[in-house]
Amino acid sequence: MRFSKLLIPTSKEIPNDATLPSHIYLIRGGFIQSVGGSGLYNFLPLGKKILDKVRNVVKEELDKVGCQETSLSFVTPTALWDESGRASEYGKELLRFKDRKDNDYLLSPTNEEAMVNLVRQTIKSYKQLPLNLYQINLKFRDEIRPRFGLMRGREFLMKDGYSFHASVEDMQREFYLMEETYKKIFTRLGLNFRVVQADSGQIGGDGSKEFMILADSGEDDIIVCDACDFGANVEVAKESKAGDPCQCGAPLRMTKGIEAGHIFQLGTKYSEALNATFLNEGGKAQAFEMGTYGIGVSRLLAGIIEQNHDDKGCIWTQESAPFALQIMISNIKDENQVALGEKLYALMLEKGIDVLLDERKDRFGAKMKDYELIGVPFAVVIGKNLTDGMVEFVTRDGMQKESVSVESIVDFLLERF
RNA sequence: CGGAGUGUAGCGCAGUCUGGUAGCGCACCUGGUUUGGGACCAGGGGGUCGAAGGUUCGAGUCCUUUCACUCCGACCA
Repeated sequence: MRFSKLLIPTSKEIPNDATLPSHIYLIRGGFIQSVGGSGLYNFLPLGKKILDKVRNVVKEELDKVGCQETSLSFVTPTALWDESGRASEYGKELLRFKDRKDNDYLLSPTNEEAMVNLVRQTIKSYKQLPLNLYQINLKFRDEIRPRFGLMRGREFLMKDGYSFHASVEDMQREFYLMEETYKKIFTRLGLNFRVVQADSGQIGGDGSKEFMILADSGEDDIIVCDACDFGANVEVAKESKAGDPCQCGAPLRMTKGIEAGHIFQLGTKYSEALNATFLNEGGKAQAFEMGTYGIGVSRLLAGIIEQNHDDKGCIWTQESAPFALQIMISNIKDENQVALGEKLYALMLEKGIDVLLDERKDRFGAKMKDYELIGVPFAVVIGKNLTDGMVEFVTRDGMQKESVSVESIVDFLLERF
């Protein structure tokens, strides 16, 4: 992609309502844009691209372990929620409206009812179980107080998954499989996170674990061990405090976490309420044992930046980066710089590397500031030193600069990408 | 929903107290110069001052009503 053709409105101005780095940099970097309504954002091309990359990581790992992607209707008949009783329980967070025939609908904030409805219409026998269905699409929650940009919007991209089983044991097996799968997803995205025991909240059910991205700006207090992967929600681990020894012996530490994933052992709460049954081996109707598993995909973007930024801008992790490499031509009036930049750009494209070529008319400083703000992991800077036969290879994390000769730059890049 | 604020150009803000031709910075357009850390000069475009009503010769400014948004608290991926 050529920078000059890309819609990426970067800005020096800090939005007046932004306090978190992720909020500031996602807007300043032209990834997202405020709609004007509270907690509503447009995704511009670069933001959408990152969203899709993160989405794909989630999808790939889920599909690997047998989950199947679906897409339930965003608009849900309120009648389904009357069956579960949540239409009256859920409160004002639930956005309700009527169609032209005066029927009641809602914008789904989560889809237990809708998915149970799908399964009860489809699954009749224990032979068709287990089944794990998910979707990655928009959710709407009319939050009391939206804030922090993508961290707590009203409209957001969420992966919600639901599994159906003939026995509690099988549901628990799936629950642990999902825990392991979520760990792989968070690890691939380059996140420092902890899995903590949690309350089950509105959804209900017994066992429940939260995936917390460690960041000072998090809204949840958690207690963690830096020596092992222990972590617990403070509300749950009331007896523990900072300095206490962990089960591994190292001292515990208090910190903040961003909840980006949550998995539940649901049991039969929804299947019973919606009368969703299958015939078991004995030929008797039995309610599905269920698990439910969520990941805040758009919140992950914010979480990645909360954990990976400096005072200049974003530092995207490898799997989340909008481009693998950026090539910068410092001065487009220098024919040699342009020639080398175009050559490297064409070569990288040919190799299938997702590369951004900054060939704008601007001066070096402006382009560098934009590079730092946008946060592509690596850059090749073609500039003044080209007269000495040298270019620079920049690593965004730490802004280390390495001089590389023009003769060896191609091999240097091919080795790395 | 309680408490505190803010609505003026795409963004960030001044002007409101004390009524008198709507301003600044960034961004944008034209021309020229410039090109290693967000350039400079000259010219230019862009506003029913959140909305409605009122007071007044005259309202961004005063009064009334209303809407939206932000921040602090209780909820959540």
